[in-house]
Amino acid sequence: MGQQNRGPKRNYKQDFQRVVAELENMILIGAFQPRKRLVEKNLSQIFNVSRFWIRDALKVLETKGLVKLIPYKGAVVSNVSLQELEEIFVIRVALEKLATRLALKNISSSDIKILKRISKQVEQSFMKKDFQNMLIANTNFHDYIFKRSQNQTLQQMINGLRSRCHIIRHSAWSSPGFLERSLEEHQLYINALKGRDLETLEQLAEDHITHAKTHYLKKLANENNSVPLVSSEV
Amino acid sequence: MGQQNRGPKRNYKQDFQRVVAELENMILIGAFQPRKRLVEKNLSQIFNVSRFWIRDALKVLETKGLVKLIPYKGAVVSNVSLQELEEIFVIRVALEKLATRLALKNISSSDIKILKRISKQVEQSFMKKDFQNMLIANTNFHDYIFKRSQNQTLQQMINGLRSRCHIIRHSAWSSPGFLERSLEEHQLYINALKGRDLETLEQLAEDHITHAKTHYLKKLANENNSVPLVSSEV
DNA sequence: CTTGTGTAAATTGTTAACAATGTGTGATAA
DNA sequence: TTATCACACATTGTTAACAATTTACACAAG
Repeated sequence: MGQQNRGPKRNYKQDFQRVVAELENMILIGAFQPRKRLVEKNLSQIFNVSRFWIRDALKVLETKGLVKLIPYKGAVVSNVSLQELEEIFVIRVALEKLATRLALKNISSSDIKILKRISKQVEQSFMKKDFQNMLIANTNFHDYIFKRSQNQTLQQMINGLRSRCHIIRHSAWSSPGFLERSLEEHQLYINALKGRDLETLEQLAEDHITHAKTHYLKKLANENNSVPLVSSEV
Repeated sequence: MGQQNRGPKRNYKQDFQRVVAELENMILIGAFQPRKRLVEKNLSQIFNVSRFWIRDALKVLETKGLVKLIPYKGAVVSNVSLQELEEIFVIRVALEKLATRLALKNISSSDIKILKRISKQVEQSFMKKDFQNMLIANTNFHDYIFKRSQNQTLQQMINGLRSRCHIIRHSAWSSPGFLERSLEEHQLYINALKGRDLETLEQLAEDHITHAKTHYLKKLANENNSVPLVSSEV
């Protein structure tokens, strides 16, 4: 149907999504501090695309809740309030429990093998002190379980909420004992999956999140003593 | 600080949000059929704003999952697939159960009075056959409970998922016996809240959604016999 | 030294023109 | 008649110029 390859037909959409993803990633890894202004001109130079695309990307990230757009002032990385953080954690517990429960129905012994392999990667990265890769592998571990829920919408929502808690990740991961605990957790997950022990799995999902929260709050309390941490007004 | 009222300072943001909300509402009430193209020029005339704003509004609705943007073809109202619908319903059950559970902690006797009043409005609208207002009042009833969860993020997510199921609402509401059942449901809710009966409340939340789903699927099956209902390709 | 004020620069918001692509229509030929 | 192709038109995507607003800074007054 006249749909033949008769031109370049640039893949705008794909390029654009790449920009959004990269920008999102930069925010997630903390390249931009919360409350720091994101100047469109700078971003367009960094990503080598027009301001037009940057503006659109920022709009997307705004509806995702990662940045806040203030008229004539620009975009700032959203500084999730304590209140909001608490709210998100409660929801994450519910959704990750759900995902785990659904996954349990679909998980096979070959899946468990894969999880063991990923878990081993986490361990090796830890021993090599390669924390960058450890974080990636750790994320993969949990993602793999959620993927087995066979509910793509659920996965996306979990990822969305996780993104919104970006400020936590660094705090938690730099907290003493946190990494060691992750390793243990994976073993418990694998054992519970083997034994098809739903109750333990749900408890693990809850503990996993609660633990991250606790570490973050502890960290925050410390910082709070030195820096007043102004709430994000305007 | 130099922030005094020294000019018109148009409220762009507010105007824009209004456009998004109105467009979203038009999709929700079914003014645009799924798979129908939304032509930017037409929309800009309808809303009396520039194409620029329409494009932005469509982008927002895309990330909300209400429309699908296809390069050089434009926006179409997203036709949620059966698969996606099932996925959303599973999540809604979990989230609405959670909201109900949280609400139970905060609900006072004065809240129950308000709920009774809303319930009466639903009943009166039903008797007057004013189904437009009945839908509004019914939505208010459930929203009021969710609001008492004191978790704004949760509320927003529930609303977002509800929006994505827009095609259901008409089906379910025009289904015979559905309205009557809603009335009974409200009484059961009120009684369970009074008695602080968590188990019943969670069951009600689950039934509420499952019931809507069942009605929709039945309706869909009927239509499916006459119209093939092409899955939304591209 | 501090404080306020006005102006210039920087930044964001909007528009209109233009480029790229999709869609439909009618002529032409088998 | 039907299929095919070229062409015009409709629609979407992008850009660059311009308008609105904020921010920075110099400068004067107290």
